[in-house]
Amino acid sequence: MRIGELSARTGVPAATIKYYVREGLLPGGERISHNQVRYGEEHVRRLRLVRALVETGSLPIAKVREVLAEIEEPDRDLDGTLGVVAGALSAHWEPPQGPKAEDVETAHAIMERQGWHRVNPGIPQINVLADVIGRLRLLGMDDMVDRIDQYARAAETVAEADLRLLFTRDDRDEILETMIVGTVLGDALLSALRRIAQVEISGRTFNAREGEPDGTAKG
Amino acid sequence: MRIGELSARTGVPAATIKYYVREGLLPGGERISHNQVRYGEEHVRRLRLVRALVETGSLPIAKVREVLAEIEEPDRDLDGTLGVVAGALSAHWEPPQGPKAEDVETAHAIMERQGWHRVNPGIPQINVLADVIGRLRLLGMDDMVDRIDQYARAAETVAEADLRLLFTRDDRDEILETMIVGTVLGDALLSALRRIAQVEISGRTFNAREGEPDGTAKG
DNA sequence: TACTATCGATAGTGTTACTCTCAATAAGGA
DNA sequence: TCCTTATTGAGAGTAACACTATCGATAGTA
Repeated sequence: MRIGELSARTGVPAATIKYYVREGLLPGGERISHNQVRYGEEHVRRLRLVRALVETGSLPIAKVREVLAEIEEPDRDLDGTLGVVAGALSAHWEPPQGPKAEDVETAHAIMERQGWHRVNPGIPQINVLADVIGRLRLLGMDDMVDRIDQYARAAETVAEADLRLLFTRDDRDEILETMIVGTVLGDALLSALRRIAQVEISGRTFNAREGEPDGTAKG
Repeated sequence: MRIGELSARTGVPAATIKYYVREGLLPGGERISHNQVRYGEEHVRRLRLVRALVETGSLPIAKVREVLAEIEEPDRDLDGTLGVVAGALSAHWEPPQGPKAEDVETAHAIMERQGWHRVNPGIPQINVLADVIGRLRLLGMDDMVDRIDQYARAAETVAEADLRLLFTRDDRDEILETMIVGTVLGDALLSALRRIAQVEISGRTFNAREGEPDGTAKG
């Protein structure tokens, strides 16, 4: 198909498709002649993946490129790839200053209590964790810091589900795509579900009597 | 204190503080004379809150203003406020087109199976949920859609923890701040913890033998 | 032969979140 | 008192980002 059809099928403007090709998010099509290029189904699929990461996952273009590069990289094992993907996805913001040693220590203590002994204690996610801990403390919410273990347990059950899904795939590229999609769209999914569940539970608690549902948002 | 000290104590440049005041994220200080304004501890605290939302939560300035406006709004009950806060935080992204009816239906079915009967089925989070479902289907990952119930259960246990924390507060402003911080920083926390747990479990699974920990990210 | 579609490259646009500059004061030390 | 630094609000300027528009030269197609 030509660019017009690719655009029509994905809803992405042709100019944007050209931009993605230039930026290396989408492989160029097969060159037919001086000004003709042919695209295939794999371009449709890749384009949908890119749009999911950009629109729903809010990943900057540079991160998308970085993450997708892993798909083209054949000689890395899946465990290592998960590390790279997770790492790339953690820090779309650079910590202004590194977190305080005290907060990093708290983060390590949490991991210790969860029995998470296999992860390299230097991975960038630890800094995100320490950053959040530091900010909670600055805001005087030390009691929330004390409850992070509860969140960690929930995160572990989610991660187990993530990995189980991964094991249902056997093709390498499918595993990688599932990893990327599962991580990025999974975050969006979890935060939406958490907000809905908060409203539900809040409704149950504050309006404990029977009656029509509550939890009205914005009118 | 004057703006220089406020800047020094929070690490936020004075020009940025002025900008936040102009944008209504931070109340102006007490006017002392023509070109002197005095700030207090409440400004330090508010500034830290704003920075947590902007830097760690990646909220756009306009959303921060919207969410903070709820703190100044005295005549709304906590249940309603949670709805507003959750709603404001869901959609820092506008859906390009509305999600397909089929996907919204799937979202409702998930909520039905969770027993989430109290939430208004029209809240914006449903659209986020439906959007993710639609994209998963376009990517051929229907089996992931089938597993959303597992995520929903995890989200519910997290939301229960969120609400329990809220109940330890008695001052209204503290409750609201905890709600905002808990929701926004909680998202960052959960995604970091999920990534760490993924690496941990992946390490356990792929390198099942004993030895030094694995899950190296990027060297 | 018209007319539309396409090519890649480069320039331009709109948004966001700051950051700089200014002249008129005010504060604080020598 | 003098001198240096800090502060005020307002408006202009900036840097990054993600597109989007324009171009002349072709290619496909009624």
